[in-house]
Amino acid sequence: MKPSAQAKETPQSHSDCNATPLGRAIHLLGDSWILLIITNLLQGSMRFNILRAELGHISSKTLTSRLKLLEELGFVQRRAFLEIPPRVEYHITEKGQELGEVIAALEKFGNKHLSNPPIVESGDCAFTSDDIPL
Amino acid sequence: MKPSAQAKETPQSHSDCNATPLGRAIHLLGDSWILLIITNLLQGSMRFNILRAELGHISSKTLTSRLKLLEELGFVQRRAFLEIPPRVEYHITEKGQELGEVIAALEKFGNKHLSNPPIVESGDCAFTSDDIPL
DNA sequence: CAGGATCCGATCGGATACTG
DNA sequence: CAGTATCCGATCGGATCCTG
Repeated sequence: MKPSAQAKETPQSHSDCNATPLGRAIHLLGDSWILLIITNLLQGSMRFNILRAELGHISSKTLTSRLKLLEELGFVQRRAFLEIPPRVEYHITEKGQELGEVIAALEKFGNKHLSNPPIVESGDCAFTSDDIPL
Repeated sequence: MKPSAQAKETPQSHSDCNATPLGRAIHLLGDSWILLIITNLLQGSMRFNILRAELGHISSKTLTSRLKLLEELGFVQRRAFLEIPPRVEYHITEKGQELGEVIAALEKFGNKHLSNPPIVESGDCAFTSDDIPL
């Protein structure tokens, strides 16, 4: 049959909505913004615009969506103060802090193998010779 | 046509000034395919099409570009056997194996916080928050 | 100030066809 | 079998405008 029907909720999940926890983790962390946001929040709660500034140039749209996702997942908590002007602080939760371990692993790895020039354009260890394994 | 001035297909989205190793790591790992490929290769070398099958439905184009990047970074080694039909095996390098630690952290995290039934809701693969905020 | 709604361009990524 | 080139649609994300 031809699934021409528009899948309303069948998104861009190229790598099938992995049924495994690792798969989901990979999918979640497979987003630079998520990691960046967590990294920043790990250093302390901050307001929307501050966080936005920290992240460089991220549109409010993007930041909002990521924050919303993280909030739904319970990794970040949103605290809105009903006052004027509005104040909203985002802070990491216990669960979220555990992402710190992943970040740490990432950092460790980065320091070890990605400290030098990220310039990797052509021919590195590329040998297309007849090299026989074992 | 003159495809000599072809743009690099380095998975780069936003131009976050990746001056830091962590930034670069985040950027690198901020790609689901990269993580997925490494995860698979960590379990043993495999041939192009096998790997492709393992990954589900990834186009040769995409797989090739990721593999190329990983090779340039020295995380994966490509071994081509000059024979017919062609045989190419990809296997992880020492450096690449260290990504295993990141994967492990990810897996640990996933098992701890993302192992429950997924509920389809927001856009992509859905995640469940076993701990719903407020 | 926080963030929702739109418009729209840049990019990604899959399908297909072709080569060695 | 491995990989490349091209076409093109789906998605992302930034810019902008607007509201509470």
